[in-house]
Amino acid sequence: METVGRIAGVSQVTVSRALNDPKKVSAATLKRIQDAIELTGYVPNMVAGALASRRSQLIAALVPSITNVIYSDLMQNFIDVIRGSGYHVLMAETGFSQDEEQAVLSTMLSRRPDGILLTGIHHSPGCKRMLLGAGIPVVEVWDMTENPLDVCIGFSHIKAGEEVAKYAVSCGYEHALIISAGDERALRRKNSFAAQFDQLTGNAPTEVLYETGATIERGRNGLTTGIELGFKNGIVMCSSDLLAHGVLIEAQSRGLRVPEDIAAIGFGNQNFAPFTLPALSTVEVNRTHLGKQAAEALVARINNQPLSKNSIDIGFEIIARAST
Amino acid sequence: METVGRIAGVSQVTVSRALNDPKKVSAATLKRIQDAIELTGYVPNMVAGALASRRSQLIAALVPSITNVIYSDLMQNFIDVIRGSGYHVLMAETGFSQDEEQAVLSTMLSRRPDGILLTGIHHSPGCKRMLLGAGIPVVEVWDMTENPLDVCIGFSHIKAGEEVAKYAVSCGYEHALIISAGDERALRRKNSFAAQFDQLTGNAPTEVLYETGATIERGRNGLTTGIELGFKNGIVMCSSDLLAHGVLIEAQSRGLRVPEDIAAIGFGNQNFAPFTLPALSTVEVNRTHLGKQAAEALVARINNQPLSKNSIDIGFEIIARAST
DNA sequence: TTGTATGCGTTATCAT
DNA sequence: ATGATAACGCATACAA
Repeated sequence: METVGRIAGVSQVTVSRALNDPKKVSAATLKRIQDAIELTGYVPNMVAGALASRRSQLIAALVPSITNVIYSDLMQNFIDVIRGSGYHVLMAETGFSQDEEQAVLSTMLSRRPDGILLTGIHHSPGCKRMLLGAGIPVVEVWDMTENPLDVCIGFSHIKAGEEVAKYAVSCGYEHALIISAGDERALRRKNSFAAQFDQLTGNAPTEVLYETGATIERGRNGLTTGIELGFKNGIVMCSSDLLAHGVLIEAQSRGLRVPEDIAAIGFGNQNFAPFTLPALSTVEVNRTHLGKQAAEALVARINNQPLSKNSIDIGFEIIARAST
Repeated sequence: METVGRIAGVSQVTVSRALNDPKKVSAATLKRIQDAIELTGYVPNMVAGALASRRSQLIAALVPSITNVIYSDLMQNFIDVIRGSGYHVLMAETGFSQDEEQAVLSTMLSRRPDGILLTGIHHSPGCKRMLLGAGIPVVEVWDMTENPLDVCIGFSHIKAGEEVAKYAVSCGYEHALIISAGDERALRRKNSFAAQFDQLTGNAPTEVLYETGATIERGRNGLTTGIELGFKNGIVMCSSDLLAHGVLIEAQSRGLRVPEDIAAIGFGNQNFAPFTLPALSTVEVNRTHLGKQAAEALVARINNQPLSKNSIDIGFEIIARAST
């Protein structure tokens, strides 16, 4: 800035102004400064800027997995909006582990982010303490609580499980097989589905659980295991569309008719869901909307603008297609 | 640090040493400093550290799409290794556009990253100029050139297309349908496949192109369009496993036998490929290896360690499964 | 509209 | 082994 200023015949401060608040600089000097910037190839140093202004223009975003479309889709929309407000995103993976989340958060806070996006509402005590100490806005997404750390935007996994159970029963299914990934939120959906389905039909669902993530492979294996465990017909409730897709494939491989012999319902409404054979019934959560709204809420909080509510339930929708 | 030092009975400088180079501090004072840090809840400020040391411990990573598993998988492994070396990753999406890449790079350079990961080898002149000006290590991945900006790790898309064509012909297919996404690398594979297939069989492939990304939906529609264009039997060469999966589904929907009536081969060897019906033939690129190696190369370059070669071809492998 | 002085929280250099 | 001092490149308060 010093150099640019010298060439433009102004002080370093005026260059700073020209960059951050051009209205405060006369048109003539602004032009000279821009020419000087062009000439020198000056690149602003946000590190120094952040130190001086105490605003890093950085958002830390912690997601369980970046390869899972559910979350990367959410992040894509989040980043899109947040970039528009001049922020960069420091993204990290927590692998569904609170310890990992705490470890990652700890190093991220050294970057002095202006705001934080967390996935889920369950965090370690150490996490909460650090967040409190940092004193910056926090948005928790993809779950719902009345007592967020700061702001929460998402939906109730318990309700989702229940509604799927009610839907399944309304379709006339009297038996159910659950194939679920092992993360805490998937298990909460599973449990509320099982409880509700049992209550309505008197039949407790058969369960096949996988410790780690959902894949088509596990959907196929899950159906196989379920059948070995005695599941004959009814609905297969999957914690993810990928598992459900695997179920459809395995059913076809076994010559089972869908939905006559077995039905399947997934979760997530991934973009392939309408195009499987048969088309996959699922639960839709508007990830585009969620990502954008989370970004807007975070920016609002950073700017001390008031939010109407600290907990925003964006809900979900059961999409009935041919697989049920 | 000032506060921590006062409590520990040392100067601010000694606290800095205790954190960055503990060996230089006596065991006794180190202990007192650690206690003081614990007591105060001190969190280091990497913004200030970066300004003073001129090392941001930040890596900028530009990928075409974060929702595409091909790239997010690559990034996952990259980040994993790079984190182990004490770096944070600033990731951004470029959407397969050189203009977008330049715009993103321009704002990223303000963060003074210590290194940069780029996807692909084709960049705008402005991009190259900025990179040159920044004077930091650059690793280009997912493609191959003898003249990288700095370091290049990947494979040849032209070779990949050619090898797929040779493989297809070796299987006995005499006609081909190409379904491809519109990004530059996919088109390069498509073109070399088409040229090679034509040369070997005398039959130019039918082509269906989509401007944007690959989805199962487009795979289904692509086969439909291809059939309308006159494709009857032979092999369907897809620029992505997702497209190929869509082809399998559409074939099944039409009662076409795979691979007897039509065969299909994808690209990427995504984790579902072995579990489709029939299992999908595809081209595998070891993304885990690529991500890790890119991270290691970048760290080595940052530390001025020599690399044996500036262009590393990790190759690819045609995985023959039941769909061909 | 522009400039001067000061400080942001570290690391690096040099001295002790 | 430890400390004093000077950058690092910018933004802010205040003055002109």
